[in-house]
Amino acid sequence: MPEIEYRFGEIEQKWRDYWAAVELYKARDDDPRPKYYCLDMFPYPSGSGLHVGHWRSYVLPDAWSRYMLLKGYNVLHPMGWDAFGLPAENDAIQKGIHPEVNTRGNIENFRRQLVEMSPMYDWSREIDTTDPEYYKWTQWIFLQMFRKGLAYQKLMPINWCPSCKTGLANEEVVGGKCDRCGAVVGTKDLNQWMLKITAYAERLLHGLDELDWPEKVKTMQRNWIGRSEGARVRFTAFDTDGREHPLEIFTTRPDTLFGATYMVLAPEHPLISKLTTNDRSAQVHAYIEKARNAAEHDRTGATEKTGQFTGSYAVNPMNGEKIPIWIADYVLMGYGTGAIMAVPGHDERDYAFAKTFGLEVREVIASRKAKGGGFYTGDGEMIASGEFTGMPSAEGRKAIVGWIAEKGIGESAIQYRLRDWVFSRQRYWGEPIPIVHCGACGAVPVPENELPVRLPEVERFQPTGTGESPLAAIEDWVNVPCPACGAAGKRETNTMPQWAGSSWYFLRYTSPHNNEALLGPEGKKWLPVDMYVGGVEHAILHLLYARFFSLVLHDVGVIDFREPFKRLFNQGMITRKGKSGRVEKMSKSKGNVVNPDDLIRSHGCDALRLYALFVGPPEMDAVWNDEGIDGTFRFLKRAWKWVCDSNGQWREEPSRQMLTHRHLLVKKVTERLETFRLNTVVSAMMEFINAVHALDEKPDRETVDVFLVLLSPFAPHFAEELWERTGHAPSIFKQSWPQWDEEFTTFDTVTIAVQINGRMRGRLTLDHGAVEESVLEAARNDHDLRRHIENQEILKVIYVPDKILNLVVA
RNA sequence: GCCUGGGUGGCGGAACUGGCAGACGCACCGGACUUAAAAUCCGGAGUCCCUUACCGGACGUGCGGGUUCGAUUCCCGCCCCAGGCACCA
Repeated sequence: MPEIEYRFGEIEQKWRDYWAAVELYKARDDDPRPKYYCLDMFPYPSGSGLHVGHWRSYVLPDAWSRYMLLKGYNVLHPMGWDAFGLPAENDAIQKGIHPEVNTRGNIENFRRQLVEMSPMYDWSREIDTTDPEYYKWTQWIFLQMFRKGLAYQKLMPINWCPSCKTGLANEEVVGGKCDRCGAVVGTKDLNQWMLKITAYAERLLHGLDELDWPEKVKTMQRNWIGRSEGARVRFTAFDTDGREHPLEIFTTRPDTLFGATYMVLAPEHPLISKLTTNDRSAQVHAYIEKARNAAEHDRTGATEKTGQFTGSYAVNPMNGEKIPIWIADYVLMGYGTGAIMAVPGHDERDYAFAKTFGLEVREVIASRKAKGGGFYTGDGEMIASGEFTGMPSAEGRKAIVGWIAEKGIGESAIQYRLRDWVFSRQRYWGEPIPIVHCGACGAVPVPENELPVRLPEVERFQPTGTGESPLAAIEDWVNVPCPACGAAGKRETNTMPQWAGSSWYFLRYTSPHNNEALLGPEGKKWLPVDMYVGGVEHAILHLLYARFFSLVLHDVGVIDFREPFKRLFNQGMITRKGKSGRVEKMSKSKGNVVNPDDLIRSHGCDALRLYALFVGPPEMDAVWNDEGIDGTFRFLKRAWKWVCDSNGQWREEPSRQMLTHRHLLVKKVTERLETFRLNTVVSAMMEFINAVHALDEKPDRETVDVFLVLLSPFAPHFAEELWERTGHAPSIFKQSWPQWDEEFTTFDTVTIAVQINGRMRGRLTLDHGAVEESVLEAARNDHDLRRHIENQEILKVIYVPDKILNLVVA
């Protein structure tokens, strides 16, 4: 009597051990098959462990990797830990444990939970961004940037989170609040390390064109980079002593230069002190002080316009007119030149400002709207514009740029919204920046052969709150001789942001144990990444930073490609209906997490894997249903019984119907996999089992083999176990993905829908391939259809073979 | 305001290129098996109307139009929801 009960617990443990023992998932550098690199966004190992939302994120790329393996690729599917950074440190402080110890424990727990999912990770390539052997190379990359002038220091007001007690990148400030903790972000003047990502703006923008990424993500990156074409134009400002100063502005609308009726400087603009007249001085200084204290986000988004007149004037180079110079916080020092020409007739913000302060509004582009007030931002015929009057504005833009270039008062210019990247953090748990400050030599790089600069062992790692890193207090670590001159120097005590380690980790998986190079010759064959799977929350920051690092590493000769991720897939989040009925994200803080450990015990890993895919379209958010896993579990039990009941009693030749079901299954599963419709792949499997169950005949051996191979990427233990029980040697993952024959994908009979005047009136079951005449004949003879056709004149017949017959009658 | 997505039964969702709307699954209802329950198996089900019942009919993919023999799918005009950006000159 063969064992026919589906004992998922034993089976899953058995095969997990077996696969590990035979190193099934080891990606070998010398494997002759074509390579395929499928990458998961590696997790930050938090203390709360995995929930079923993580399962969805990792099962999808795992099923895809197994599919590529069966298609004959040499698959690299690695995993590691993004373990530096603020959350890890805050978590450790809260628990009163050293971040290193805490992080190690979290990683252990995460790895244990991930193994229960049975992903085909090659654990021999596991990496950890906090491992000195890893961050040695993060520091090395920083030194390359320093040498190229891409890493530089700047005293600047930075976004300062009073709760995390550190500076933040613009990207980490969301709606004026800290992306991590939600505290309102202020500003602080600190000497910061910056990365000159703006130097790569154009390449980061153009590189997007060739990528097989979701349009949404590409659009978000394009908007973030924010390229604007226009011109820089130098007006002449007169200071309080009557001296001339060039006052440069950037505009995207040089065609409206004749409409400039005043100018506005950002409150931080360096020329303000020279331009402010005595009688205006008190108001201007008060205004600057107010603007200083407000963080940039308070200034953006406000619609009410504020400002002050400096008392000085500038000359518009187009027409020689004298126009007043104002200061206002709606002009940002960080964009363009920090000064604008204001054209209230053709710009919404300038119009609002002009209305508030009673400044002149002048129309220089013809429009219906502007008559009697208002502004018009569209194109049109230029009016009151000197020699350019009568030109269409698009043409006028070019003509005026040509004219100012000839006169030497301006030129065409391209402006980006992207800012340089604030790269230092005043915290302990990050990569030390490998620089020594020397009184004589300045900032001196630590020699490469002295890397890594290790984090010192410390008792106190809490932030100081003074703007200084906790590392500054570790005297014997800080005080070192200058690598250049040998004089007394001090180490840089700021650390790198969490993004540093994650900006290049995908490279290190390909040569994780190479001590000589970041990327060894053995690793190059794997790159670039063929498929990158992760959440859309990384659409801008992580993906932009990783692309930037790749371009830099390309330029210093480490890699020979520019774009690291050829294809990107963003999977949706798992949500849950809350008590109020509202759908909310599944998270520890919301207290709505579903723990996979319980479900593995009650239904098994395979049933959970299947449900994680079946729950909804992969790219969309999906609502978790606690009972949903019962469906995929029942399916597995039915499939189990179908195979075990027939095991050893195979039918010699499959029936035509069985054959059709088999070929249709291969076709459906393959096509839906290729387009990432994983939820419908599972449906197809279920439909197949329902159909063969209804057939009531023993299957042939090949049909069962094909079914098991198709199922194996999704329910690997289940498929492997039945593969063995039906007399094959493991592993099923050494098999090839099955093919289908289009000829066998249609059944002998088809159901044809019949419409009369576009309304569904009945169905006919006929032989596949019936011609129009015989279908019409059958319709005339059909009991239910006859009465709709009798005594009617058939005006038109539309017949789509094997699908539909539509009769137009009168 | 701008840029993306999305809106289909009680619920999650399916529908290739304009061709039977609601596959598959959850929950639900009925039946079989059982002392009983669980498990399993068989069957039912968009809404409404007519009918004792059978048969039948109307409506139906956010709303309003249009194209077409035929529209969840294409076109025009709106509404709502989610995400991103937002004084960027």
